[in-house]
Amino acid sequence: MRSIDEQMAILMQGVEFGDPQLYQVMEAELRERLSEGRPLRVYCGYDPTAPDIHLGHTVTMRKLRQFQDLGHEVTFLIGTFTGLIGDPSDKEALRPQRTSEELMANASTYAEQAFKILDREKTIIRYNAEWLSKLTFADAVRLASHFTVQQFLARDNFAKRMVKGDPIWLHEFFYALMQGYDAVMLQTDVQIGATEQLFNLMAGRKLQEAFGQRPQVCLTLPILVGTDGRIRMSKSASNYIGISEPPEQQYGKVMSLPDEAMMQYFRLVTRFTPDEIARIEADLQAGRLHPRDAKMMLAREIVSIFHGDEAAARAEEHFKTVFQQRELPPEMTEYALQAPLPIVDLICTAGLAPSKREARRLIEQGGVKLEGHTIQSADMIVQPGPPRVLQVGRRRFVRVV
RNA sequence: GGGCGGGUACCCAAGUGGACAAAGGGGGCUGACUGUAAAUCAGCUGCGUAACGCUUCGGAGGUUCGAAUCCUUCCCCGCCCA
Repeated sequence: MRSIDEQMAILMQGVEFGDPQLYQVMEAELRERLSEGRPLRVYCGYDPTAPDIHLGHTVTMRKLRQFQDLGHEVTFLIGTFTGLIGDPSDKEALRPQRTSEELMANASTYAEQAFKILDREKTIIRYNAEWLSKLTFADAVRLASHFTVQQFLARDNFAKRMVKGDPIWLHEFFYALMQGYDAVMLQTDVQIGATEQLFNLMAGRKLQEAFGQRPQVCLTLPILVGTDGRIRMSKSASNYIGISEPPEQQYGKVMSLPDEAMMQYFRLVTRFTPDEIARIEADLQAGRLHPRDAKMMLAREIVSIFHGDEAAARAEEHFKTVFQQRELPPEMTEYALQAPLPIVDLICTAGLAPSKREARRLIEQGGVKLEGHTIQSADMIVQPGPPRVLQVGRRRFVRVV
């Protein structure tokens, strides 16, 4: 095992608390536990509210991986029960509740995806329905008695809703209790979470104390912004990059990040060392490194994490030909044209636009090309014939055969 | 339980009998430009024929030549009171 100083340097990298005092407390507590020379029990929970894991989830997973690599015991907790309620932490509005069936279906793919980051051999997978579903109402009441309503109302997201007059549902309060109870059941030393999770992580400390356990160390990491560069990455905001998405798509999405968001991505989702990242940032500022080239490095690294170096190289080639040189991609899907068909119908049935109306609009805006020639009239009829390339917008292609 | 306010398109939000497929913003899309699917600028953004029509403003009924707008009823949310 590495020295405690070395471990601390790695483990505290990227950790962020709003309050410097809290940072010092947690740092000291972590050091203390590490000095006990035993593998620490570390966990992070993930609610399977969507079937796919995206880059935002990987921020904490990477931290878990670092613990693993240092010989600690990592539990990947899947929130099959907490997901039923929906975590209000990241929301200023109510989350939709999922059914057990949805959650189980999502959960089955979660762990598999997580192993693109985590070490499969060293990861313990647990589901919190295992213990949360067994609690009685009396148990729930007992858990609730450790918290005051004011403590909950002081949370920023609840406070905002109060001010706006938006509803805050009673069941949303239970989320923190449940997550806190997870920590009790897992008897954790350390819990990882996003910064917005702090309240929930602290609830774990509180409940652990109430159950006679030593309160866990909490480590929070910044929230990754989505591809719009403004709000947090999430499925519902459709600004996410899924870790199972095809290489070309991942690469393209990274390239569409606003320049300002680049450095955050370097810091939170890549395998670059802090030194390397500092150098990139300095080069960018000095003008020695072109922002586009930096972003291409980022895109390549991210694709490489999930699909390997070879796929990353291919994705980069694809991007260069299609977007930088405006040439056709090497591969595209084919559409068999049997009989003459109006161009708008062709666009729709080939899946290049959701409706004929939309197809018509695209043509009017000069966004449709057949064999490189912009289509002028929406009334055009396409005849069967030799293979031709139909292009809609910048990035949708079909070979008509 | 009572009083008041509210439910509008993917989201936020204007609209209080015809000029409403419904302002504005966000998001999305297209084009120009570029350093790129960044930034910036412009346009488009319910559906189908292209004359017009159809579906849409919490649900269901109704009044009217005509309803997002008026009436009845039901469902849901907020605030205040209990």
